[in-house]
Amino acid sequence: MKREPMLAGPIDLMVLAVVDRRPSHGYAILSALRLKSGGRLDLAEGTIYPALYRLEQAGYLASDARTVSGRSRRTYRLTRAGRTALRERRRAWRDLVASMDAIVHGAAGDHG
Amino acid sequence: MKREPMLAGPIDLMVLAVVDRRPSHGYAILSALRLKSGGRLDLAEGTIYPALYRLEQAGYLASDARTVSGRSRRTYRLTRAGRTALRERRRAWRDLVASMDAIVHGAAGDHG
DNA sequence: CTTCATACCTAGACACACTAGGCATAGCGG
DNA sequence: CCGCTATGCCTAGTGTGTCTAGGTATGAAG
Repeated sequence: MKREPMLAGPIDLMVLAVVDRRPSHGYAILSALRLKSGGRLDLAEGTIYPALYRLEQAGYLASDARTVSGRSRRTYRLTRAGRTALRERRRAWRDLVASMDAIVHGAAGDHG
Repeated sequence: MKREPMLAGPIDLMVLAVVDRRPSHGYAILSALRLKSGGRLDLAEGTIYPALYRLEQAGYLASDARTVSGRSRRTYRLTRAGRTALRERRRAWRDLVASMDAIVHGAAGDHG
């Protein structure tokens, strides 16, 4: 029996979501995550760049390298497959949250 | 800089929550998870038992073995430290959900 | 006898996030 | 000049947790 992984990389989902909103480079994704989470999501470069390579390898992202103000910058955008993956992972995340809420926060009065 | 892990084992949290509600043995925890999630959380024994040992090793659970109807049964209950850990993990989960919601579902009209 | 439900157990594989570094340019202040 | 900060990128290795793929056993029903 083949099980769906319980949580398929929270960071993948977040990266896809950020890039979906606007094509972005690695450093900008880190900034966006830190900003939007009120500082809670404070990822290291060692986390984000392998995630970006992985997602590009998987065909979910495509990238273009440029030099901006003397610095190389690699901007990623979502592919068609990436949009599909994003939708799927959003669904999986919502499912997991719903399942965990039922268990972790539970309905009061549930004496099964 | 020491980062808090993004998600400290969803299964640990679920197990603690189930056992908090009622002291339980492994098989019963699996059943409860499957039931309360509408079949979505269908864990294998290979997942639950190491998790139970780990949590007991960490001092969050304590157990008693009995024989019921010819079958050995090990019932786990939450320790005081386990209650503290449960509270902490609930908080961490809520934080992660909030952070991810801000990013993955985003506020409509957020064009920042 | 076989199958299913109820119980438990374990080793190894795999994936991913984190740690701990490293490289570089540009600008500012001392 | 140097040191620090901000902006960009990169990589190897470690640790952890979940999944896979098995295994054990008893009792009941067909």
